[in-house]
Amino acid sequence: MIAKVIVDVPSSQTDRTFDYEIPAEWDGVIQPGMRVVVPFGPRQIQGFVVEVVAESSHAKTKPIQDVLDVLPVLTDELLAIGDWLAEHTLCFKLSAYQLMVPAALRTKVKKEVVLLAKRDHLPSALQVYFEQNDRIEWSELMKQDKSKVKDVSQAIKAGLLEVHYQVEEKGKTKTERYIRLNENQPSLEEIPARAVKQHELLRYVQNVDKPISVSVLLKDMQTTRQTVTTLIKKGFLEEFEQEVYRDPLAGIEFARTEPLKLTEKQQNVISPILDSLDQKSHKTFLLHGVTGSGKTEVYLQAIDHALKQGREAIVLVPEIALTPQMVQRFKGRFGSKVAVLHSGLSMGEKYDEWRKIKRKEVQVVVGARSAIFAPFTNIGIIIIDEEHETSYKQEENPRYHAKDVAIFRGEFHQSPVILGSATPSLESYARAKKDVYHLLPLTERVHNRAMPHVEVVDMREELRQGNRSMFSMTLFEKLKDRVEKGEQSVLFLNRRGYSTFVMCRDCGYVATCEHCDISLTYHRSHHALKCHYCGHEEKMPETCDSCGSEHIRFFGSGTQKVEEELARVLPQARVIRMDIDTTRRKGAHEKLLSAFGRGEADILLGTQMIAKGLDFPKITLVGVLAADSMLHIPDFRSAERTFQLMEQVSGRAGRHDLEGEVIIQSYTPDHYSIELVKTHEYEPFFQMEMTHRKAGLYPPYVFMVLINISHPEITKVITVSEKIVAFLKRELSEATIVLGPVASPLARIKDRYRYQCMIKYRNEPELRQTLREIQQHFIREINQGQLQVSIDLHPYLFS
DNA sequence: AGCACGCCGACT
DNA sequence: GTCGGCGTGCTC
Repeated sequence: MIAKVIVDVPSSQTDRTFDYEIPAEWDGVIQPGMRVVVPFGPRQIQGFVVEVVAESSHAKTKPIQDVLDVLPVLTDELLAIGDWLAEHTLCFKLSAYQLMVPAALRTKVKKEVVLLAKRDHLPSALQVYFEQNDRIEWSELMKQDKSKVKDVSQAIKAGLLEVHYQVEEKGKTKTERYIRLNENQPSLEEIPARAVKQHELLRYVQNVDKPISVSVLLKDMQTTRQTVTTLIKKGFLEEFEQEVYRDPLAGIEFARTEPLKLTEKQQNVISPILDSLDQKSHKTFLLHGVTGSGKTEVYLQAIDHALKQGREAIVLVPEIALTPQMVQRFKGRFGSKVAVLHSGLSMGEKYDEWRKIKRKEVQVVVGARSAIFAPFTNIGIIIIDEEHETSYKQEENPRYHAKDVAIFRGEFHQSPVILGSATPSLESYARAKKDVYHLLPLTERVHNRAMPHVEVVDMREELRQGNRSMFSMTLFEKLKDRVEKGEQSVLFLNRRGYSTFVMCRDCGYVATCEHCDISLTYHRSHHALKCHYCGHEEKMPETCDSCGSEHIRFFGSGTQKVEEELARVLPQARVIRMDIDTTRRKGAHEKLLSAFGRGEADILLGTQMIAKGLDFPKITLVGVLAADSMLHIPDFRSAERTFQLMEQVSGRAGRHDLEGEVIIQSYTPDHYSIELVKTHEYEPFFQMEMTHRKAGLYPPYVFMVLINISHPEITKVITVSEKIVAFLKRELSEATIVLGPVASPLARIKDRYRYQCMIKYRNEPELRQTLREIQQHFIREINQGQLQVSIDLHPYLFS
């Protein structure tokens, strides 16, 4: 038998299957989706079996060297998704498969030089390396001095040395030492009466009557390793190794919750979903529910229905919203049936969660984008919460969108896919209007709670009145009022496109990164300037680099600056600040939020990360410091993002008995994306935005492709870009628009110049083929180093 | 991605 | 004459 294998070499030349002979002893064992070790040229590498066939069209086939899995890591469904992704995002098949396998299973190949003859037969220069051992790692041998290559290759030819390749997995399963009672218990007289600890410990183990981890046992019994060892020696206990899961949520108790009685509106929304589940038919639903309308309870009950059918559920949440509060709702309802996957887990923890899914020990996965590849085999329902979030699109290769994968899997398993949002993406809402998706409106908050009252403050007017502070009079008064009443407030500062840069007040010079065309950000903690793109750091200048003036200051508002200002104007307020700096440490995020939940602060001040999912009863005021900071980013979705964010942030207020109020500060209060937040009505915003999209020919009226070209030499970038544009204009149909080439909004990153061009099309059957040809055409220049051409179908970021 | 093969310049 | 620089092409 022959196995068709995708080898672990990410390059376009190897982006196809290679045929290998299946040795007789593995006949019937090797299946598609398994990882194998195969000889490839002079070395050995890992590969994925994608097909098993009777014979090869290839003349000589080498045998498979080793099998790495007992069961396939990729199901047939996942293999199919991989192929589909490779085609639709123009990535290598290998890269697509690697998305679906936990990083711990990825292998590295260790290259070793093994001594075959006696050491003294070697040239004296090499003998020193084999004093302790008869083998040495290649990289170790080549350290510092590459001139040894010749000596080594001669020794190999002479049969003194040999090169070995060792395929090793990166991650390991974790084991712990466990104790259990020995089958034949010796007489208790073996333990002297005065050995109290030994008697206690033995009695304890007898009572528990199942294996106990040694470390837990020692802690519980307040004793030392010595006691256990003695009991083992005397034959009362035996010790063994057992595989354990690294549980990131170990020790956290989740209070069980029972299904709530659904309101009539919730009932209307859930019944088509349950119908779809009962009929085992695929449908994509767009659940448009305002903030606080009880979407999560609908999710929970729909999942419960699927579980009762013996099927599984995947829930996607934006990374930033994957807070303990969110996890708690799922753990509370489904307990140990839930696995959680997010980027905060270590490689080992991710691997363990993945194995729980694979072994069917859990039926629900809650996770960020990549959780869509959970290796379930009987999916009943897929939920994407906050479906408009851009984090569902991966911004590096493979540039896939989790929504597309979800719908693929929904069709495969004939199960419903639910896209939930208070502010759907224009694309999704437009599809719902055209009945491609089924719209499920949930327009009222539970218990008929009012939507928060929104007031937009014109900051230009404030300035005219002589208020130069970052708080308008209104916001300041209301904050003060809440602090006095003992109610809580949330202050939201949008850092996107509004960072703290350093400028000279005399000449206007702005400190920029020497490798990237972007201004440096001031970091108070180090009193240093940092580039957010390449990490370059330099110390804060004392004088202006350009004119020597001492009047060089940082501008813009960081959360730190807001915090200082708050301390000055409202010294009685207790403030918790949440941003990247204060939440970097593991668990810091939860700590700060639970402190706020216990009422240990009056004001929660933060960036994007506090916009979503927060649900605290005492929040009655939400303040947005600069609503329009995002509006001026050169991106056709900036108005949509502004509206979504404002609506999202507003939703944090008045979710319980106390009414909520929102103050939005803006320099462009009349812009529809800000103005329409006042009424919390999505539909008018949608209509307005659609007219803009239509006029500018943007999605959802067209599809887009963004091609980014970068190279250290600007002339090279320009010639390549122009060639690409000319080729596209020639190949693509008349109706298609090819824009550019132009310099990217970030014209230089890490010393590489960047140009881009854009394609807008409605119907272009040969599109992917044409784009492949571009990749193929520049392959040589890409391979030998400097040129990069990235192609993004349906882009979400334009930098 | 590696690695071998192969074709030109500067050296014992 | 050879050693070794790296451009080109292949890996079942």
